[in-house]
Amino acid sequence: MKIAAKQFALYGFHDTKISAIVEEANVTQPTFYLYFKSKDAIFQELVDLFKAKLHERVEQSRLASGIETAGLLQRIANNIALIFQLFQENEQVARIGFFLSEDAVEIKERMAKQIEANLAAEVENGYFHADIDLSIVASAIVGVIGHLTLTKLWAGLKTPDELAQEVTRLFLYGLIREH
Amino acid sequence: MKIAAKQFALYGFHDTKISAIVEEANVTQPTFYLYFKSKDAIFQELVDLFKAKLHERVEQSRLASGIETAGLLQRIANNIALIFQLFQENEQVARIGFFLSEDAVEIKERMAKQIEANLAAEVENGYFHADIDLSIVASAIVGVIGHLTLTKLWAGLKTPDELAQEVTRLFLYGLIREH
Amino acid sequence: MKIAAKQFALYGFHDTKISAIVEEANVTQPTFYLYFKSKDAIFQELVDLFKAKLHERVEQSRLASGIETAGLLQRIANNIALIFQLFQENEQVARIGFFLSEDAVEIKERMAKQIEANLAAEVENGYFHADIDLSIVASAIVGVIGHLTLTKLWAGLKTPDELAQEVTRLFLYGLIREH
Amino acid sequence: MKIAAKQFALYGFHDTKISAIVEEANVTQPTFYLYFKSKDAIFQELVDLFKAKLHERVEQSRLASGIETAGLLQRIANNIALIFQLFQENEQVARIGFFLSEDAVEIKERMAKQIEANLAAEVENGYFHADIDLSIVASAIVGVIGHLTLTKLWAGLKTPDELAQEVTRLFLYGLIREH
DNA sequence: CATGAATGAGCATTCATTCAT
DNA sequence: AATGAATGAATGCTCATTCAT
Repeated sequence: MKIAAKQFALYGFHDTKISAIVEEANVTQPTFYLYFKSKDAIFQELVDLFKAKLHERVEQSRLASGIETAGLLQRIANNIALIFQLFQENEQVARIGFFLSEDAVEIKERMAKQIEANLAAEVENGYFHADIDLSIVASAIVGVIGHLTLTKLWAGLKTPDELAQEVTRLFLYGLIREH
Repeated sequence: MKIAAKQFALYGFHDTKISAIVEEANVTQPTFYLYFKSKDAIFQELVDLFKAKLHERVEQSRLASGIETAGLLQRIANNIALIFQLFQENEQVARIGFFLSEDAVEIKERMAKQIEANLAAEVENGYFHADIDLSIVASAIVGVIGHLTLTKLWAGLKTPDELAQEVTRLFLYGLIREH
Repeated sequence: MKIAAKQFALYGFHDTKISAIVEEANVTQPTFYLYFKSKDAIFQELVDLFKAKLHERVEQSRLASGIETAGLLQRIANNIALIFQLFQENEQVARIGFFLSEDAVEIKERMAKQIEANLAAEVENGYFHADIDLSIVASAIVGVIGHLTLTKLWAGLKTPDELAQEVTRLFLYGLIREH
Repeated sequence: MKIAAKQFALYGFHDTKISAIVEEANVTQPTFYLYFKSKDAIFQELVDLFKAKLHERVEQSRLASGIETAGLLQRIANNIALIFQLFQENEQVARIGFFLSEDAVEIKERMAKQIEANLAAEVENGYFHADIDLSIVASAIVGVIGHLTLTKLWAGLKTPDELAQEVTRLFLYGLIREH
């Protein structure tokens, strides 16, 4: 699965060949089919693996919100950092689940829903504006995390913490100078 | 090309067959090769088409910034709306260029660069914080536009103007209540 | 036809494309079919052209034998030179008829027959051995002329006269030193 | 490979179809590609096979010259017979390598070179004329062997020994009656 | 548990040739 | 006399998948 993940992440689904996977794994093609029902099946298995990891991680970050460990910004930044860390530690499988797979949309939607619930809690707490469409905000956050992962995190330009800090500041206070 | 765009957008590159394109176009396969060098070539042609349209549109929205037509928010929102409109009017080709193609990363990077230049101008004008990483903000905006296009615009849940309004508000003022 | 001959000689039958011929001729494909029934037809026309030229030339050289212009060797050498000259002056069409076409075998056989008749006359005259298989000698001469044309004449290494001289000497007197 | 050789020899490269080869071999097309990289590859393999066989055989006949087993004519005739035998025993592959392939010219040139070396030895020994262009003689011999193979040997009109005998006599003593 | 050997099904591409104008 | 536009008919090749061992 590690080898398959690597190849899928590198070449995409169609351009990854079973023959190449088994070659790198030093087994034969029938052996592959001993462990996986089909090419689609192993791909799906990788997608599900990431899906589960992501869900758990986002949930974990969601719950952490309750605990008032630090200031609002730091608290949220910590939660977002957790997510960037997941992407960093699972680059290949994340690429597959979050960008390559056909389930990506659904996975992102689920992630958005979790984030939206979190935002709702903050609104409840009175920290956030009440007149903002949280569904859009959540979707925006997902989009931002995804794209920054691709362009900054995996490019080695930023660390998860840096990204989390910047994103949080941006989403909390916006670009406008205090006036 | 319209038919090809439709099929590529619907099924992706590999699962789009020349035979299906020509069938829908009511011509034979050799006729296809009369007008396009290869399957890759027509795909690339579509990608380049979108790439050009996007570049022009973002440039256009960038230059519009100079003219002080309305308040800051409205001015920026108008510019962003232009981009969402492009995505709405060219859904198929946008899907190909922005999400399916291998050039997508590069296309997004170029878009980010244009946006970053715009942001830099606002910083210059004194409207925006000076201590923020504009490269990250630009990348974030690209990510947000892309993902909202996918989940809200193309899903028919929001109009370009609504999305532009919300995104602009979010990026300018953030989530935090006035404090 | 000149252009076609050039291309056939250069690339062979299959690798010569009608599209390439008409392109070089600055006409369109239908125009080609206005003058030639098919690809095979124009090829055959070229083959027949060479076939006729060759037959006439060999015949001419055959008849020249009767006239006692010079010594035996010189007389024969002159005749053979005539043939090499034909090959030199009609390289492309010769390549097609003598080496590329499916009629080549037949063309060579006819040439051999003509030569054999000539040899028979010399035997009659008492110049040549009577106990030699003329059919083999004739076939050998055809083989030699063909191969020397390819390797020496068309390579620019020898002139028709030089080749004719050498071939004649070889066939008349052989390799053995006078003893 | 035997089946492929047969078909290539019969129909030529272009008119031989992989589908026909595999059909006669009672396997499917993918099976073909299990053993051969491409149509070109198997053809080249056959060419190389013949090339090697021919080179070895001619070399063998070349070295046999050293041993003074019989009279000059018989010795040389034996060597040439070896070559005709090779052509007889490997008709298909010989047709491919010696007449059909694009390497044919090169193969014949190499053969000529070997023969030329042999002739040079005979000149050294004082058996042959010293004032003859051996390169032309060698090329002539190659041409003769090739063409007689085609017209007499493969036509079933002559045996290798007969051909060798006649060719040798012709090349050694020529056509002229003792004078 | 593993594999050598094979295949079904498909797909992009090419090229000689023709029809309507 | 000429052509723009098209096509029928192939053909080489690939790849996920399986059977017998």
